[in-house]
Amino acid sequence: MPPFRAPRGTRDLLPTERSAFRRLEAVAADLARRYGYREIETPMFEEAAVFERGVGAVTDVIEKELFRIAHRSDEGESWALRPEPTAGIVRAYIQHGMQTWPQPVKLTMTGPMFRYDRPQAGRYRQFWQFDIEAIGDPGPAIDAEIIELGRSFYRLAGLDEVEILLNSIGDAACRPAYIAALTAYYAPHADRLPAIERERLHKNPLRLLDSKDPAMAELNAGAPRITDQLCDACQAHFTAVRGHLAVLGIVYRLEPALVRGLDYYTRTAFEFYIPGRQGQQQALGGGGRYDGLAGLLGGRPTPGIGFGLGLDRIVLALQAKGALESSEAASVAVVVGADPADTATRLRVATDLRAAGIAARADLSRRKLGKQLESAAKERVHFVVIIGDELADGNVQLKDLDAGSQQLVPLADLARKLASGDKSHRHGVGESQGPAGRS
RNA sequence: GUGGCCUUAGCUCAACCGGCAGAGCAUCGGAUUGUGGAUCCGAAGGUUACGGGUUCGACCCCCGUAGGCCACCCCA
Repeated sequence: MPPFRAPRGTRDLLPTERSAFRRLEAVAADLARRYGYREIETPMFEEAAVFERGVGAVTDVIEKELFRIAHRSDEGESWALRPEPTAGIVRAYIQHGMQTWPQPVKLTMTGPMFRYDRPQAGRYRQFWQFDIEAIGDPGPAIDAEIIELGRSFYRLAGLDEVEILLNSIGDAACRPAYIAALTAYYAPHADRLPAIERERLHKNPLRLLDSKDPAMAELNAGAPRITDQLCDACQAHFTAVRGHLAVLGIVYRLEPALVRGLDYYTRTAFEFYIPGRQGQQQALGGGGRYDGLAGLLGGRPTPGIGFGLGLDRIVLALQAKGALESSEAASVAVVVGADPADTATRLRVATDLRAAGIAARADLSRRKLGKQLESAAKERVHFVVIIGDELADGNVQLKDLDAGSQQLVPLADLARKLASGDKSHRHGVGESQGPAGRS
C-alpha cells in the first residue's frame, strides 16, 4: 500500500475526469458570459467571521463542517476555507465599492469549496461549484432569469432530466411569525415526537416539514405552509417570479418543505435535482435570494440572488448514464522513427510541427518501429509520421492510422498536410476513462 | 457528528472448514532488425489496507485504527 493517499474526502481528478470538468467549466463560462456575468476570483479562504456572520453561526455548515485554519500567531482569530462562494463574493462587493458600479453587478466564479463532513459518493470535502451571483437587483424578473440560466446549464451539460423545486421562505417581516406558528403547531405533540424531530423543533423548526420519518407524515400534512403566510410584499414577489417563469416556459414543482441550509436566504429558494436515483446525492445545485446578506457583512442593505451548482455531482450523473463515453486522441500526430537510436531527428520534426501549430508528440523511446506504432495506435492517434531513409531526399512517410493508408510527403509540406487532415476536433462533454477503465 | 456494510496486484475479482496467495484486463519484453490495436509466448507487479491478538498455522476468527460505500444529520 502506498504510504500517502489523498486526504479523506478529497480525490485526484485524473486526466480523463479532469477533461470532463474542463468542459463543464467551459460551458459555464460561455453561458455566464452570454447572460452578462463577469468572472471574479475570491480567495479560497477568508476570515472565518465572513462565513460565521454571512452563512450563519448556528448552521451545520459552520458548526461542524467549517475547515478552520489558525493564524500563525494565534490571537484568537482564524481563517477558514470557503464552504460556499456567496459570502466571499458579497464581501468583495462591499470591499471594492461595487455599489457604485451599474447595478446589478453580475458575477460568476467556478472553483473548489470545502466542507469538513463525512464523505460519501458525490459528497466530498473538496468539491467544485459553478456559481452565479446578481447583486443589487431586488427582482423578481432576475430571479426567473437565474433559474432559467441554471436550467440551460444542465441542458448544455447533457442532463435534460434535471427538475426544479421552488419555494419562497419569506423575509424578516414574515418568517419569524411563520416559525412561531409552526412551533406552536408541533409543540402540543412534542413528547410524542421522535428524538430527532424534538431537537429540530427547538433548533430548526422548518426542517420538521421534510422529515423522512413516515410517522411524521400525517402530522406534517396538517402543518401550516409558509407560502400561505407570506407577508404581502413576499407574496407579491413570489407570484411575480412564478409569472416570469411561466412566460419562459419553465416547468417546476412547488415544494413548501424546501428550506435552504444557510441563514442568509430570503424569499425565492430553488433547487435542481435528478429524480429517482439511488445513492449519491440527488441535489445537483441550489440557490436563492439573499437580501439580508450584505447588511450582515457590514455593507449597505443590498438585495442579491444566485446559485451554486455542484460540478462533481453532474459528472457523477453523466457517468451513471454512460454519457462520458467518447474518444479523443492525445495528439494529432506522433512522430516515430525507423532508427530506434535517432531520437534527435524525431524531436526536431515534432518541434517544427508544434511551431506550425500542429499538436504532435515525438516517440522518444528507443524502441523499434513496430513498438512505436503500437503505442501510437493504442493512443488512438490519427496520424503517424515515420522518419526513415527517405529523409535523405527530404521526404517522410505520413500514415493515416484510421484508414491504414500511407503516402510519401516532402518534409516541407508536412505541417500543411496535417493541418488539412486534422481529425482532432470531435469530442463531447467527456471521454472514457482510458484503456484501463474507470477511475 | 450517529448507525451499518466493505477493503486481496494499477483495475475487476477468485482462493473449500483456518493449511503453498491466483486469474482476466492493463504495463513491459519476445515471436516481428522499416510498419499499428488481433494472436501466441514470457516477465514484472503482493507486508492480503495498517497495527495488535487467538492459533502448530490467519486473506479467513477477535480487537483497534485508517479509507471507501450505504442510511441518517446536512448538503453540492
